[in-house]
Formats: sequence, structure tokens, C-alpha cells
Amino acid sequence: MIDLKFIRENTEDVRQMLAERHTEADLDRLVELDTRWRENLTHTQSLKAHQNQVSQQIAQLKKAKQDATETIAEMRELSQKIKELTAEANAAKAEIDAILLTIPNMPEASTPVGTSEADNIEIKTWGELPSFDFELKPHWELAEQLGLVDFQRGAKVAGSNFVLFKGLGARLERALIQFMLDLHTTQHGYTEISPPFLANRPTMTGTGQIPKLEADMYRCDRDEENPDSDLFLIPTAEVPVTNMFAGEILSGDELPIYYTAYTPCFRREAGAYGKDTRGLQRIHQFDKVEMVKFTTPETSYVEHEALLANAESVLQALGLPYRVVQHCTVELSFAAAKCYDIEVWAPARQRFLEVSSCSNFEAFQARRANIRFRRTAGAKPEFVHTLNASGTALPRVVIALLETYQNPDGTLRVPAVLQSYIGGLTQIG
RNA sequence: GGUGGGAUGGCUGAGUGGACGAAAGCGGCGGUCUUGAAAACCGUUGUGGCGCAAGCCACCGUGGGUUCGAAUCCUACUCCCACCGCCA
Repeated sequence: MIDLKFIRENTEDVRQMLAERHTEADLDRLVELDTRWRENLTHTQSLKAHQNQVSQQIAQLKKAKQDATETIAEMRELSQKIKELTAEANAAKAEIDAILLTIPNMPEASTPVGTSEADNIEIKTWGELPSFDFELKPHWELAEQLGLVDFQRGAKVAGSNFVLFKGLGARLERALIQFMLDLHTTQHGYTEISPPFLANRPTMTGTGQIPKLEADMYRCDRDEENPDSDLFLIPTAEVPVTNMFAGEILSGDELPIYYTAYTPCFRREAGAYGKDTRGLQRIHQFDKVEMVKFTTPETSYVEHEALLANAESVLQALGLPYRVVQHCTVELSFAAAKCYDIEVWAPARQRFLEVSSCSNFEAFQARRANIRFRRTAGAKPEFVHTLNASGTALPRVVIALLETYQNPDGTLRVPAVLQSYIGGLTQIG
């Protein structure tokens, strides 16, 4: 979330940001509540100061074996008044916090103001777009023919847009996971994490999935009496990994921290029906290797560029052409201040597919999850900056592999870096 | 799933209604001493909120409650530990 103080002092900037993101939040109500809450608080606190003083006097009277009945009777009234005012203040603060959770992050200065995907900026491209002298098969056709994916049975077991990998398809999936984890841990200095695949409500709130995107999450355990105990299937490893340090104060010399994690990711994709759902492009459960960084505020943008390079290196090693685009204001995700997308080239359909979102959240998630650090022993705690990037999402990489490395006879070449992970096979089919 | 025990500052740990934001020890930081270090000694050392400020307020796992006053009493919950049951 954004600092309440910042909103108080820069209300119009926040209003403009909401407009540029095409988002709504009850900013006026927030400002009004904030004023009322602070007035109440100041008043209540002075009453409490008085209460504390008199309470001590009562203690002294009692010690001196003197009668305090009259004073106690007076205090009873004050106590009641304080209780009422506190209840009002708490109600106001609860509403303030609820609104705060719905306000997205302030975009970083270089973010272009835009109204659609078309306003994203292409930052770079890598690799030659390949040309073919035969007609390419779309990935879903090839995957079925090679027996790598069983779309029918995936749907039978779980429903539409769930898939089942089979044989070398399953093995390819596993090979890609291994390859990516090995790359990040041995070449880029990341520590591997294998987190829970379920997360509770505070954890989901910490990274910003809740409350805004709750409808997109699978909730698999509901506890009416303790909503905090509700469990959700994670939509990305970002959620459990970033929240590892929720409520903690790290020491400055631990930073930066680099973590990488493989997890399946679960997304209801509510409202996305019929949109690019053919084959592996948009499925409810997919595998992903994620990278998460915790950094000091002053280094986060340098770290962001390095993170992008780490993610890119996956596609480079696989020999898959891609481009990098920077999100404009309406495309920027709720919690991000700056975001690059890496989009891999899918030659059969002649289009780029997003396989990684590389974001700097600055202190937005850290403030929600209360993740802080001390520069030196004894220094004041400050919020860390959090960043993450997919490194990368698998199904769309599989799409690109199928479409890029297919032969005219319907067989598939295996990129060199994957061969050792797949029993030395150079070709599938 | 059952029974029992627990949760206090960076850590260990005292505190069962009134000067307790909290003893003591360890650790950290600063200093004295020392050629330097160690030891010893002295000092210091939580977080957040409101306020222009002085300052005030809050926080002893979390939420409610009792009371003039709660770390302390009541209550619900969460997590941790141990044992039993079940189980890959």
C-alpha cells in the first residue's frame, strides 16, 4: 500500500494516478476519514493522559490508606467516554485501512501514460524471428500428435483449461523446471526455495492479490470464524516467497536477498473466458519458476535491470527469440511501480506471448507485509524494496519450443541446454 | 482428531491488579584501560502513532471483556512444543 501520510500530502497526485491507471478508489472518503480519525485520536489521547494521571493518584491514595471512592466514581464516567471515542476511532481506522488496500502503487516516473496494451513501449528485441519453408503446426496440434499433452483428459479430471502432460511432455516440463532452477542458482546467485503451495489471507494480502483480485484466486479452505485462516492456492510463488519475511526486520548486511522457487500456479482467470484459451496459452494451473529479490531502496532499480537480464537469459539459452516491453499505466499491475514483460515469439501464430513479468514494487508490498531492514545495528527500521520476475512461466515457453523447433515431419528438436535434462534426447517423435 | 504445556524486547528469562515499556543475564553500540586485542569497568541499547513543538498515546501472540487502573483476571482464537491416534 501507499503511505497514508503520502496520500494526505499528495492527494491530487494520487487522484491523477488513479485516473491514469483507470482505477477507482474512494479517495475523498479516505481523506475525510483520515481527518476525522486524527481529530478523534488527539482528543482521546489527551483524555487518556488525564486518566493515567488520576489512576496514579488513586494508587497513591490507596497506598496511604485514604479514601478514593469519589475520584473513582468520577473516573468511571471518563473511562466510559474514552471507550466510546476509541470505538469510533477504531471504526474509522478500519475503514481507512480497507480503502488503503484498494489503492494501487504509484507508477515510477518512466512509466508511459497509456490507455491500452498498444501504449506499452518496446524496449528491446532479441534473436532473429525464424522463417520456415513448410507450414507450421499450431502447438496444440503438435503436442497432441506427439502425445505430450492430453487436453481431453485434463478437462475430464478437473474441467476446461486444465491440461495433463504425459510421457515426454511431462518430462519436458520437469526438464525445464530443473534447467531454470539450476541456471538461477548456479549462474545468478539465487537460493532455491520450495514454499507451501497454499497461502492464508494475510499472506495473500501482503503481496496485493487480496482484496482486489480475490475473485481470481482459488480458495480451498474457508473458515467463517477466522477469515485469516482461509487458505488459497497460490497464483505465483511470489506470494509465499515474498511473505517469508512478513513482520520481520532484516539486517542491512543480509541485503540483497535473491530467492528462486518452482511452484505450480493456480488462477481462476475469472472473466477471461474465450480469450486466447486454445491449447496451453491460458490454463488454470501452470508451472513456473519465479525469482524474488529483497533490496535496499537505493539499489532496487539497478537490481530490477539485473533481474530482467536473469529472466532473459532463460530464453537466450533456449534460443527462443523474444522482446521486452515496458508496461504503460493501465497495464501495470496493482502493486507494481515499474514492470517489464518478456514476450516470447510463437512463430505458428505469428505473435508474442508473455512469459515473464519483471516488476519493482518498491516499498508497496513491504509496507503491506511489514518487511523492514536496518542499515546498521541500532538504525531505524526502513521498508525494503521487493522485486520479482518469472524465470519463466512454462506453458508458453513450451508453446514457443513446439512451434520453433518443429520439423516438417512433425518431430521436434530438443534445444542443446535441455538435452542433458531429458536423458540425452536430441529429438522427440 | 485427542490430551497437556507454552507464547514477554535481537536472544535467554523474571514478573499473578497500582511508579512495569517492563528485572537480570547474553548480544549490539559508544567509551575507559591497552602497542593492539581479550578481559575488566562505565555508559547506552525496542517499535509504532498523533502533534509545528513541548510532549502525549499505544504495544508483553491476536481479538473481545472485567476494572478508576491489566503483561498480570475472564473469554475466544492463532501459532509453537510434547505425548496419543491416524497417515505418505
